[in-house]
Amino acid sequence: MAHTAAHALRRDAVRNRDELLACAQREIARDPRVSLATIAQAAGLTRRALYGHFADRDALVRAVIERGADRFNAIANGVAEAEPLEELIELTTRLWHEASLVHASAAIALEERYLALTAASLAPLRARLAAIVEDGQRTEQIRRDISAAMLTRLIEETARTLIVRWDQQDAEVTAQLAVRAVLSIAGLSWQDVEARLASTSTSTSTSTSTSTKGASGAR
Amino acid sequence: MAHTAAHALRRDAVRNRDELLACAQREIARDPRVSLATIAQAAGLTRRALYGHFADRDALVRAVIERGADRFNAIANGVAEAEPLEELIELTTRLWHEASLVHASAAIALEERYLALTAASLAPLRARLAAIVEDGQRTEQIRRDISAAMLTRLIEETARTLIVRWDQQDAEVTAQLAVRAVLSIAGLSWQDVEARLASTSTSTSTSTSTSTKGASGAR
DNA sequence: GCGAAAGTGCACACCAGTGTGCACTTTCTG
DNA sequence: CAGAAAGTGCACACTGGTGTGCACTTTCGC
Repeated sequence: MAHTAAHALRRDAVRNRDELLACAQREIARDPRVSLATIAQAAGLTRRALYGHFADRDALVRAVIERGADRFNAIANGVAEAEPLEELIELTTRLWHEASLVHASAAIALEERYLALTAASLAPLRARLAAIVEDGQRTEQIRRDISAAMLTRLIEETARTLIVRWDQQDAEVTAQLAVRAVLSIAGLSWQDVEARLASTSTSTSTSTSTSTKGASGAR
Repeated sequence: MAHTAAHALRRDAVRNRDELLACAQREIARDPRVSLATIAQAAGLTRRALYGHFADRDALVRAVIERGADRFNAIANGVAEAEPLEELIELTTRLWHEASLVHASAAIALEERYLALTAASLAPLRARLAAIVEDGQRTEQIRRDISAAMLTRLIEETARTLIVRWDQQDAEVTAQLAVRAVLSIAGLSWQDVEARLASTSTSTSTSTSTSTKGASGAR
C-alpha cells in the first residue's frame, strides 16, 4: 500500500498496479462511467485492493492520463523525419495502431474535469502535427485555404473520429481508410491520395522508410 | 396528467410538454447524463411535474428521439434536387443549422440502449446521403476509391464531428469549414473545393439555388 | 521461515439520482 | 364560476456507486 513514496514496491504490487492502469484504460475506453469494481475485477483484484494503489477514482484516472501522455509522446517522437505528407501518413498509422489509447483519451476528455489534463497529455502530439501542417503549407503540399491552426485541429478531429468510431475489425481496410480521410482533409484530391498510397509500402505494420518523394504534390 | 390517451390536453399542458422536450434536447446535448431535475427546472417546472408528462426517464428520452426523427426527416426532404455536390453542400449546411439537434442525437446514441432507436431516426437522412453518394460516384463527381457504403458513413461521421465538436461561435467560418471538410472527404482537392464554393452564394442562410454545374469535376 | 507488504471480505456511512404517494394550490376551460 | 386538469412541495423507499475501517489471509523477499 505504498502510494506515493518510493518504498520499493513489491514485484506483485508493481505488476498489479500496472494491470489496474491497463484495465482502467481499456474499460474507460469502452465506457467512461465504468465502476471501480469493474476495473478492479478486470485486473483480477478486489475493489478494496484498488484503493491500496490509488487514493480515489480521480487519482486513478489521472494516472491513466499520465500513462497515456508518455505513449503519445513516444508516438510523436517516433515519426521519422520526412516530407510532410509522409509524416502525416506515418503519424496517422501509428495512432491507428494505438486505437485503445486514443479511444480512452477521447472518453476521458468527455468529462469537463479532465479536459485540461488530457489536452496537456496530447500537447507534444499536437505540436508535432502543427509543425507538419505548417511545413506542408509552406511547401504547398497541404491546403492553404484553411489556417494552420484550424487545419491542425481539423486533422486531429478527423483522425480521432476514424480511430474511435470505426469498426476495427478489418485492420487493413480501416487503417487505409483513416489515412485516406486524413490526406483528403489535408487537401489532396482522391486521385492524388490513391497515387500517394500506391507509391508507399502497403504493409500494415508501422513501417518507417518509404520516402518516395514528389508523387505529384497537391492537385 | 394525460399520458398516452387523447384526452384533449389543456393548452398549458401542451406547451409545457413541448418545453420539456426542447429543454431535454438542449440539456442532453450538453451532458447526456443530466438529471431530470435539471431538465424540469430548465423548462420552468418541478421534477415532480415532469413525471406527469413522461412515465420515466426512458419515456422522455424516447420522446426526444422521436421529436428529432421528425426534424431529421424534414431536413432530408428539404434538400432540393440538384447535382450531387450541390446536394451535399446543402445537406451539410442544413444540418449545421440544426447543430443542437445533431448534438443531442449524438449524445443520446452514446448509450448502447438507444443505439437502435437513434439509428432509426437517422434512417431517412442516411438514405438520402447514400443516394447522393451513389449518384455522385456514378457521375464521377465523387471519389470512387471507397465503397459507397463506407463513404456514406465516412461523410456522416465527418459532418457529425464538425458540427458537434466545433466551436459554433463564428457561424460563417464554422459552417464553411464543415462544408469544406465534407467536400474534401468526398474526394475533391482543396482547389476544387475553393472553386466550388466561390461559384456558390456565400450566404449563411440555407440558400437553395446555385446550380453552377461543371466547375471541374474531381481533380 | 519470518515479517512485512499486499490483498480479501465484510461492514459501514454517504451521496446523487430515480420513481412514487399524497395533500395541497394554481390555472385553464366550458 | 365550478370543476377538472395541471402543477407544487414534501416525504419516502430504493438503487448503484464511492470511500473507509478493521480483522483476517495470502504472498513475496530477505
